[in-house]
Amino acid sequence: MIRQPIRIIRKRKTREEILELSTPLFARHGYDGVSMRDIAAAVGLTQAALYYHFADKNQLYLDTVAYEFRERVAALKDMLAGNGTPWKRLECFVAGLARMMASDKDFLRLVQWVLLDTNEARQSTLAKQVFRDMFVAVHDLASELDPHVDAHLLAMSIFGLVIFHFQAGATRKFMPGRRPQQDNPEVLARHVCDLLRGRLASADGEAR
Amino acid sequence: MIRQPIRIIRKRKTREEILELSTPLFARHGYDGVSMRDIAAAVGLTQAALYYHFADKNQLYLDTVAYEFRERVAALKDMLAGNGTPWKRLECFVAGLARMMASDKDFLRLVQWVLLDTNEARQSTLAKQVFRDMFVAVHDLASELDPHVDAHLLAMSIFGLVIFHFQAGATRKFMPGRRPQQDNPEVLARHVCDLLRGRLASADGEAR
DNA sequence: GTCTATATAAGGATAGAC
DNA sequence: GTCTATCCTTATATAGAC
Repeated sequence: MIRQPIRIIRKRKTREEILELSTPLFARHGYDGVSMRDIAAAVGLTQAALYYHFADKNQLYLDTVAYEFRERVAALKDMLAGNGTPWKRLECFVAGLARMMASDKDFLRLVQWVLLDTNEARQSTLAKQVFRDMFVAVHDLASELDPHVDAHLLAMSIFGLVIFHFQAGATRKFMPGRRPQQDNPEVLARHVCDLLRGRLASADGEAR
Repeated sequence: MIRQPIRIIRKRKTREEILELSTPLFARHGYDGVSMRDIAAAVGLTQAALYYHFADKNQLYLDTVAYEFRERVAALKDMLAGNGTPWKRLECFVAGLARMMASDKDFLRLVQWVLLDTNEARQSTLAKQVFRDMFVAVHDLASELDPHVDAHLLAMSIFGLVIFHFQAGATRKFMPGRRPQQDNPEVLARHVCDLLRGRLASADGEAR
């Protein structure tokens, strides 16, 4: 039991260090925008050493994304697990997702890279391995919220309302009506939940 | 008047042909994923010829995006211009945006590339030149729809509800509850408008 | 496990002929 | 306006020493 050789621990350590240090690079510049040299320099190794740990660049990228998603997806699923009313759980999830997207820019950007990826193998691998579980949970919540609405569309809308806001973060700077507090995830979460609960235009005279 | 030399017409033609043929390449693979050689091959020129028309790759990309956005943004602004009630104009815009995103994948993807771009010069240029006008129009509509809601957030939400749906198009294939008709822009537009008008969960017993 | 060295291809960009 | 030819840099990946 204590015989576990140190070598293996070391190996794991280097491997994970590579994954962690390549995350911000891939998040910022995408697959084509990052070279093995860039990663080697960030880790403090030579390029050749990377090939000891990963078969090729594609595998390194795939493992980086999966590694980065694993714990975050688990955290998001936890937020959905509670046993309050569906609306309470929705509020909890929306707030959590907003907090995560606000604080973890790398994760947000990796999500976007995955959505844009045209490499079918990479995309289907990541979609099934990383998005599916989370989507299922929100999908189920959506059908609890309103059994008469298309749960698939509603789940997508919930993600879209939160994620797109942060996706557009950099360009929002140039748009009118921008106020600093809109970057506060609590403010966005309240806006999204109000919108989903139909509080929009409730003071409005139009036929609804 | 007839003296306009043919040479100039030709020049414009080639230039625009380059822009049009590089659009699907940049849309699919992004700035770093496309080489000048790729573009030259698509147009049927040699690489060197491209440098007669554009100073460098960056300029070619910038011009491609601007060219591609110009007419589409104009079309979207037209959709907002009518003089019906705010809700009617919203419906018209949402349907139009959904149709455009469904039919013009290149445009959809270029939007995503611009949002992801970390080159500040490129991003601020495109944000101001291309997104701002359109956002202003939706922002104004949003404050008409509900003067009590943060119009900036609401405008962003309207874009997010439509755009994110199509952004996630490729990964949605692997998600539960997926039905072909969800790809129909009319179906999505109705879903989004219903959601914005607060028809969600109207049959629900929860406190609202 | 990591290094040096290198093979081999692909990238952006320019010079000068036509 | 477009070509050929070429320069120089950067890229992925491997071989073999340590």
